[in-house]
Amino acid sequence: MDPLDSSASKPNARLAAQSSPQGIAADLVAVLVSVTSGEPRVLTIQDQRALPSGPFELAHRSLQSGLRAWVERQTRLPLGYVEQLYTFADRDRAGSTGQHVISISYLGLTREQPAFGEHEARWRGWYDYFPWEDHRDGPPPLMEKALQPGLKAWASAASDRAAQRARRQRAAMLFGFEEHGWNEELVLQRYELLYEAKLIPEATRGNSTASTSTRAALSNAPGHPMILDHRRILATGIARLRAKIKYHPVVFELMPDTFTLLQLQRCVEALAGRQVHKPNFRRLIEQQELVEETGETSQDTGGRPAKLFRFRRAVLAERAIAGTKLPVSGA
Amino acid sequence: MDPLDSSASKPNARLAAQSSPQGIAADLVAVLVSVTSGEPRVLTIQDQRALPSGPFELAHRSLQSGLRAWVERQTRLPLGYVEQLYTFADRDRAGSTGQHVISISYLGLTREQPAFGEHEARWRGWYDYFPWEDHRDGPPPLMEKALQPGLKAWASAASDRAAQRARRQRAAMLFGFEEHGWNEELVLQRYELLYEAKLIPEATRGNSTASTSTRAALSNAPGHPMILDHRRILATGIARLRAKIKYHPVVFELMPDTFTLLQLQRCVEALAGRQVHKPNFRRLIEQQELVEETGETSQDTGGRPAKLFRFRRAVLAERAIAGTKLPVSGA
DNA sequence: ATAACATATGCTCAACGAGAGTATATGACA
DNA sequence: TGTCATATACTCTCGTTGAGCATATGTTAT
Repeated sequence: MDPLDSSASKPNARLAAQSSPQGIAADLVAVLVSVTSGEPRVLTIQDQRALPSGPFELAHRSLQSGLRAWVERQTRLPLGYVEQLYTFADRDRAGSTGQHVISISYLGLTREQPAFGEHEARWRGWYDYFPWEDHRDGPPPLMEKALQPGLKAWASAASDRAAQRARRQRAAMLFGFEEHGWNEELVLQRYELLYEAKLIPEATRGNSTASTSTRAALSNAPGHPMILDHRRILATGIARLRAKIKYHPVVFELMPDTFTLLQLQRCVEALAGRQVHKPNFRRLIEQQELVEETGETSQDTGGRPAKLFRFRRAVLAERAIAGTKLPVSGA
Repeated sequence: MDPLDSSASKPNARLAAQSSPQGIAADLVAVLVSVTSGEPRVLTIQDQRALPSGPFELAHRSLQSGLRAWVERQTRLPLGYVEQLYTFADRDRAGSTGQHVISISYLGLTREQPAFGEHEARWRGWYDYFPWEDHRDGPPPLMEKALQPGLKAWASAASDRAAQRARRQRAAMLFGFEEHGWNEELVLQRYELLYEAKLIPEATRGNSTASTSTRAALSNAPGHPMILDHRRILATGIARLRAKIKYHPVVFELMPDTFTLLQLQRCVEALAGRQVHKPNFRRLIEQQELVEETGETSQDTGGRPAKLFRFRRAVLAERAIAGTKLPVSGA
């Protein structure tokens, strides 16, 4: 455990207003998600190696409203849903400057992008960063080819037998190896295990400090990297969203005004990274009265035309918090 | 929606390290919980009107480890479990100084206090702050006597008929009035509704700015007040903990080394604020192998002596994340 | 000593919801 | 006209959950 300097441990610490200002900078980092043609995407900048972020200015009534206004002005996208993710302040985040930076990260959902335009902002599929998280067609080949042997080696490298077993068990549990089922919510824990096992570049320390040997071993590490700890923030956002869609009707913030039930299902599957049982999905959607028919139909791919539905916004008032279930089979 | 100043909306906002330092101060606020003799308690300072807090110093490896070390040094209590709650930065938090303060709040669990000693730190039952949240003996009298009429009046005061219905529905849903069952997790939403209805003093704005008329009406408002938004932070912590105990074995962080199953049940009931069906509780505890017998027994109050149990710490490794259920009947 | 009582511990049952499989309807397309 | 792909509907089984009841084993009062 890190020792604290003396000022932090003096008895009877004072309150907010009396604390000495010390030049801490605060940043907002946004994980903006949309789902286009069945692929979950995230807004990136800097050659797709960073999440959009900006300094926290003082004009905002609150962090949340500030982020919402900032994003909507930047991207011209209406933000349907915004939620705070986590606040980071690792000492290493600041890089070489030594300046201490607090990063407050947010998750935001938006419709299929109309025209984000300008700047270097680009949407990119989030499975480009986490290829092992897409289990819609079963476990991806990457799992057996790269991750499983790598994790086995990591487990065997532990000091004693007990530690080896613990490592093996942890890896099996997180990646669903033996008997253990795949739990799509453990995105962050999997990510952290992978860099603990040095199968992907570490995130909290600056990338530039990696030794040459490590860099060589990681040259073909799975998944696209990001600067600083942005990839970890993205993992946090994915995990939160995958948990959220199960009991809160946020999926609809990602859908167009009207949609077919299959489109809705594909969207959920894209987010969850796993397939969903179609009859059960429809049953839950309809018996909870989450949607209403528009009366029109859509003929997409050939086959019987599907009814078009619209989200019943009334449910947000009826059970604003009470809860709503989506059938993504748990562990 | 709040407008933003120009610097925040310039295209292509830069990243953390390049943002201009602007004298923002960061504070850590802790919600420290323990359960003593069947009552959930929270550590307070300043005549029990504030949560312990202190400035965020730069020596910490991370926010979490910083908070943990700080609390353990201040209170000499070992922290079993620490979790980040939320980060606030409302403009009004700073009070009259105009200084912008970010508050990062944490939830921490500790054993029954051995000796916290010194300073003005004191444990206080959390239902002193939220008397309407204790439903262990059914809905508290306060509900019918004060809250229900107050909320009815608030609903009737809405502009048009639709708004009145919406308000009534929201109140009924949150407080479990007609047909709606009591959902113990909605602590924060209930708190926010109560001050929206002006049944308790507002929290985000400084208390000192309340008008005399408002202050008179609130003079016997239910529940003990706190400074700034500390009561809201406490509500956030209670809500988080009530949700967490259902699927993660954190209750044991609040228990002594050995305990009877009834003691464990009383602890869960104290946190959840509602009773639990005894046979079902035992069934779930034992079939999940969360505990093991010590071999000894305890005779507390007269009656058949109860077996003493101990938490099987091994489960933390076995299903570190996978989950564990406690039977607190949902909505 | 014995009855009354309080708590611990164990068993059973009914209702519900989740997971999974199967069958039918309706359109497009060759 | 037949084949195909998708939409839509129905059924069944199993595990979980909520709730009630029965029994065991002590203490305390008479």
